[in-house]
Amino acid sequence: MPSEVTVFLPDGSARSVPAGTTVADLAAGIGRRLAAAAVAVELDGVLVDLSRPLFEGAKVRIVTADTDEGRDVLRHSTAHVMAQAVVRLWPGARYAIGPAIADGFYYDFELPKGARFSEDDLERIEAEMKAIVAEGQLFLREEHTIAEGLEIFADQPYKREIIEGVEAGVGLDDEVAAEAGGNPGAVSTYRNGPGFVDLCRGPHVPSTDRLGHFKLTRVAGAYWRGDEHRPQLQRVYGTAWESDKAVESYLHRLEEAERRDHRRLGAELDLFSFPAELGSGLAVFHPKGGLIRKVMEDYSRTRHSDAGYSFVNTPHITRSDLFETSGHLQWFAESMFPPMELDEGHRYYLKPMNCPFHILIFKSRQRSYRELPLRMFEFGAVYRYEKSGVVHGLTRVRGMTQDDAHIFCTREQMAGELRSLLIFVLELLRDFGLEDFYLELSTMPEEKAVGTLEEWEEATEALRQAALAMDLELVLDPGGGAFYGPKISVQARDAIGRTWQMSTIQVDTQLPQRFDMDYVGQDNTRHRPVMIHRALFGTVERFFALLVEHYAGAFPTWLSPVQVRVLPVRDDHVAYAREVRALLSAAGVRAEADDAGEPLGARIRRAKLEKLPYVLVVGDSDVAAKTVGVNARGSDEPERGVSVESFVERLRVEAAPPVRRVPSAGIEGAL
RNA sequence: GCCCGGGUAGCUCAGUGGUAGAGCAGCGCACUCGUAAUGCGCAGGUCAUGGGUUCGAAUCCCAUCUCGGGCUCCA
Repeated sequence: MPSEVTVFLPDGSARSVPAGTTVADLAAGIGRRLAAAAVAVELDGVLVDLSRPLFEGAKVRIVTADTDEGRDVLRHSTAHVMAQAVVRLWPGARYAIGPAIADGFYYDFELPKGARFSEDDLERIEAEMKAIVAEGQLFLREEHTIAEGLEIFADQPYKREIIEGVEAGVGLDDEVAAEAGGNPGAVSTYRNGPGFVDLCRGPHVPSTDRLGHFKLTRVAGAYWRGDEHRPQLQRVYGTAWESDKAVESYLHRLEEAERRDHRRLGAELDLFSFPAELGSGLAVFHPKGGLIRKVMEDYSRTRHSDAGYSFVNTPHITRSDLFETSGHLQWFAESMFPPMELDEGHRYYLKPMNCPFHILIFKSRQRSYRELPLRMFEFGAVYRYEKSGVVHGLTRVRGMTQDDAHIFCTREQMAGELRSLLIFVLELLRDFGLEDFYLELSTMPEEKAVGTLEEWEEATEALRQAALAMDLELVLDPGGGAFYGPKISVQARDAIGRTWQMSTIQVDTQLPQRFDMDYVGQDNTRHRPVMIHRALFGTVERFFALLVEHYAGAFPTWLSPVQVRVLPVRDDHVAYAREVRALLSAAGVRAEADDAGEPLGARIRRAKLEKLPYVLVVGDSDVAAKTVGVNARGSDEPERGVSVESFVERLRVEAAPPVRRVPSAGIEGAL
């Protein structure tokens, strides 16, 4: 054995150290601060503990606590500490899995005698965790055979199940695999102090005293392995960071998200509400929310019109026959409201989707290839019986409006339609101020699917090709498609980085078959059309919620329900204020003038709280010079003495919806 | 649907067994003001709903509805 080994640092430099030197020793040799910040190390591309000895030729990259990888290690280690605290406080508790997640960690438990955590227990657990941190327990890694592992965890059935999974070599998802660790046929464990051992791949921080900047955030139920047919465990969520300052900053981010919450802003800005009388998941839009919807819908209609869509309308209920033909009653029934019995035993259903109705329009007469692609658009109100626990503000409701369209085209037209559709979607979303997207491709569901494998393959491939052409990140969602076909969804990131599933585009060869659709081709024989389902907002309600949160209620001028409010300084300026308002209205601007019933400061404040884009103040000098004082949202310094004409002109432009040229319109240059 | 926690005035909340309170919002009067809260007064609640325990329930128990955080599901 050589007495020295040479290792390489990320900057390419080499260091020779005595054989047996650990990474921790190396870090200490490089610098005190690095040693203090180090939590793990990547040796030849594998993330491991700092206690690992260095070997000849190793490429060493020390991972510090203030990086994403480092925080994962901190969080995973903190999860172990939490499990140990829970086992101390509830002897006999069983622990299942406890991974690091975005911004934190969780651990799932089964408490003795079916006990449940309550919110109050979080403080007790936290206190015990602090004690464990203060004890400075080492994280000791051990490797065991499967038989040894099963013995160590004799009283831990969830751990045993994971180990048995390793033994059987069954596919483990990432979270579970992170628990098992080790090489094939072996498992690794980490031991803390005398009383706690956990199955784990690691790596972990060297000692619990490296932790401490954490906070437990909530308790929840969670099914073992995410399967609702298996036992429900008690999950505790927490967050952990490299410093208290980072914890503070995270909590601040949560507050920011709460401040933007569309449910809160919806009430504050008087946009919509959920009257209890209507039942769960059923919203009413108030005048201001209704106006925003109208602007959104009007703009969408304009764009669809430009893009060659025709407009259709269909009823909200139908006899069961339609959904029997479509397959909805076979595959989608549990998401549908129960039927109404009418007219001598006929069953009527509220529609959960618009597609079968549009098919009937297609089938209302013989179609020719000359008519294709036929694009039918509708703001279709649909109703879905969502399970009681899933309704959530406007993002998950039981009555919703889809900006739904179905494109009927030939097989040959499909690729081109998909490509222009993706361009259309992204342009529309950009018009609403979203810039950051990625695409998700959802493939055939394992259980609920109609059609042959070949048909699914073809449709999926068409979607994949269209997606790849978009130069956007594409992620796979295996098994996530609808029962009749695969889909692409456009995921949008909002102003604070959260992702929202918006638009969906689905290729469907099944419903055309089920409804025996055909068109007459150039060859004078009948052909089956392909059907593309697509919704760009997704639903008006969800898109509305996204906009509220994206803009934190401060809508861009073109979407603001009130764009300008004119405030007279005194009673004797009211007439002038109304005159200014009338000029703005005539220019298509949504403007109001108030009377001088309250002090000016109070009226300014009110307008600011309503997040109006512009507040105009008019007083003596303005009446005399035909000017206004402009107080723009987001600005601290009002602009005095702006001429009325120039302001009206400015708003005439700014208050109008965005305009973009539509590549798929086919009428470019017509003017 | 499942687990945990809530539901008191339009909103935010206080009130844990002795017949309900504040701030803001609303209404009235006065104030007429140059860029984020003028003053005074008034009105407003069968304490989510229905049962139960109790001499007495916002408060304790049960059920239902509904909301929030999660799980599962999803536009």
